[in-house]
Amino acid sequence: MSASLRQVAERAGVSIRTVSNVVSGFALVAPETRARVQAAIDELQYRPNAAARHLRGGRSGLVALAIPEIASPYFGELAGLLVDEAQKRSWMLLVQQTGGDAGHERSLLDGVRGQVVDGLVLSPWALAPRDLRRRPDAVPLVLLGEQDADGLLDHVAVDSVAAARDATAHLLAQGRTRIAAIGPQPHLENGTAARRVEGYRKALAEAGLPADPRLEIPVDRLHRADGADAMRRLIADGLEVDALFCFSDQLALGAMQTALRHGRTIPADLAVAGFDDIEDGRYATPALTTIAPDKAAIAREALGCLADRLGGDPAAPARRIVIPHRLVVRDSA
Amino acid sequence: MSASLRQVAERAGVSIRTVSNVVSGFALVAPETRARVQAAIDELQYRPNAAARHLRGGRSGLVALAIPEIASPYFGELAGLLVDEAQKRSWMLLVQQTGGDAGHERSLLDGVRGQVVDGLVLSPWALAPRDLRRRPDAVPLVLLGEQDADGLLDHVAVDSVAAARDATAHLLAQGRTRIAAIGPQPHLENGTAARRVEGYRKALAEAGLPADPRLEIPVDRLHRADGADAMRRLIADGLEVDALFCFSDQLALGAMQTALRHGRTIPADLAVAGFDDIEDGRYATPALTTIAPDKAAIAREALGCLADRLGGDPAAPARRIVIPHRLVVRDSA
DNA sequence: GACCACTATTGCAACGTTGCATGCCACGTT
DNA sequence: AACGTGGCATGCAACGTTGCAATAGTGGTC
Repeated sequence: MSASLRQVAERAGVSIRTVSNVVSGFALVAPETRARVQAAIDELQYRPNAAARHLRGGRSGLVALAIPEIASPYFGELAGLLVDEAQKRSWMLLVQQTGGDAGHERSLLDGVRGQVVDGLVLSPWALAPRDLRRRPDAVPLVLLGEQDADGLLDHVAVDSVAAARDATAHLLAQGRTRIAAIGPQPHLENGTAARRVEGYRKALAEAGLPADPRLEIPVDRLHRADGADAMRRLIADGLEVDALFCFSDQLALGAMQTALRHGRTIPADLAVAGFDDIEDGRYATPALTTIAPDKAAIAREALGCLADRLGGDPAAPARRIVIPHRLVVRDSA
Repeated sequence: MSASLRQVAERAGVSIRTVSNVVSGFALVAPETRARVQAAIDELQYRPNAAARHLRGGRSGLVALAIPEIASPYFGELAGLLVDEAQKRSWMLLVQQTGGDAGHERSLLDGVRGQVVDGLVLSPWALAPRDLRRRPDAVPLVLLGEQDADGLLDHVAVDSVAAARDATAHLLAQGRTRIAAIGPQPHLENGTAARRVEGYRKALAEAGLPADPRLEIPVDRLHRADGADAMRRLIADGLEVDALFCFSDQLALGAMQTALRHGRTIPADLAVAGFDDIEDGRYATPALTTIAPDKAAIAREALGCLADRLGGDPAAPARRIVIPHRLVVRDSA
């Protein structure tokens, strides 16, 4: 095992407490003593024991990130930014996958928290805000994505209504009139998809176009396969559309593949806009027009929230942080 | 804070030790006592304190994964599998990003290890095996990717020579003769790229074709942008090729986009094969032919290695685990 | 009735750290 | 010479857990 304060102290001929003072940096230590202790530390390659510090101080320096799926590009990119941001704050990031399962999400709330990590960043999928509420004396929690929990829990998200409206308005501005929305998720409590539907309809209404419910194609998840599937249904149903607004880039990429295979030309026959601005979209053919949330800001703000709770008043009123987004126009629309 | 053993003990009217026995599951505890203690545990919502257990037992239940970049699809998919596999073993996964920086990789070896995690899974990028060797009494380490460290460190990887040979042979079998290899990295010590070059040349030699050094296009990293860049250079240099073997799917996707933009048809004009079998490749247009490493096996074996070290002899001879791969033929070649 | 075997429960100590309070010393002041 | 002051250094205790060894209680056997 690694050397402990005691061994360093013996070697340097001082007390444990003095070594601790040297390690901590401050406190009054005579320069000569400090040098001697430092020498012992170097020789023994002393490293503070994280477990002891955690036990003593109640802080582990760990933060958990719980997302449905790391392999999903959007969450992968976000996780990467969170890891970097955590490092800046001398935290380490523990990654958990919920698989979008409600039970799993709930058990994470009870389990991971309180005993290992100092805080939790959760991107809920299946859990409604009311399930998240009951947390007696647990560690700070920040939610990613819009939640109907204003005032109850900190959360960080783009304005999905506005973003969806922007994307749809862009398609309308290209002269498209039959715009399908791929991505509603009526089976989930999660409010994000509902908000994007709302923004989509809003843009149509503003353009004086009627909303055709048949053009709102629900999906099970937000993967490429779901997008491909939705596009197949659209084609099979004989619904003619000249544009797609997909609630995620992955859906868009899946839908594009199917459309291309069925002989559609993009964007001539079919304009496509996505949501998330994942890297794949930039290199797809054609390159995907999309809504780009400021992911770095999400990471920064989420950890900032945790830091504030940890450093300040844990019972301060919950914050709702809105992250900027922008429309990135590429080749697909 | 959460309840401790002491408080449960007081409530149940037994000693701390007895509560500990109940929590641990075994040891001799009278059914009646056990029930009483269990009731107290439930009432107080007792959760074992991870820090204390770690301090006492020396095991944190945490394993670190250090990879160049989570946002990269290959590593994202791998990380997801490792998280799941870790969960099966009741570990939690701490994710670190090295950014492919040697200093960062080195500091992870010294820092993360020994004090917080029980083991480390490292995918080295810039570090040569000799840098990894000096680790006095550190936690178990498993390397991902082939390393010239046989006998020194555990590592888990596909047989890159064979895999690259398979991919190239497939292109040859399609009648291609001018096959470029995109992905050599002469500036790195990392042996993976060198092995893939070796497999590529081997296949050419077996087909009786000469190796043209101008067709081996070096790249800085393995991103889409690097692939796109390599393809641009190939075109700018006026080198006519009828196939590409790219050392990663990302390189392949980047190269494909550039080729398509320059009017090439895939696979008619240009057959493309990648490496990694990331999901993007399956949904690219055309869908990407690639080498698919058994990523689940990588995750399983890597953690298995750690488990063996932790459970058995830490000084057992190092193992070299070869992961199966297969060629997945899709539309691009 | 003394001894043993066995079950059930307990006390002590230690893991490595840090907050708090105290001790010690030298120096300058009264 | 006695006293206060400030700079350094230290001892004790506690965070919550578990390994070890010991204790107390019960029933059976010779």
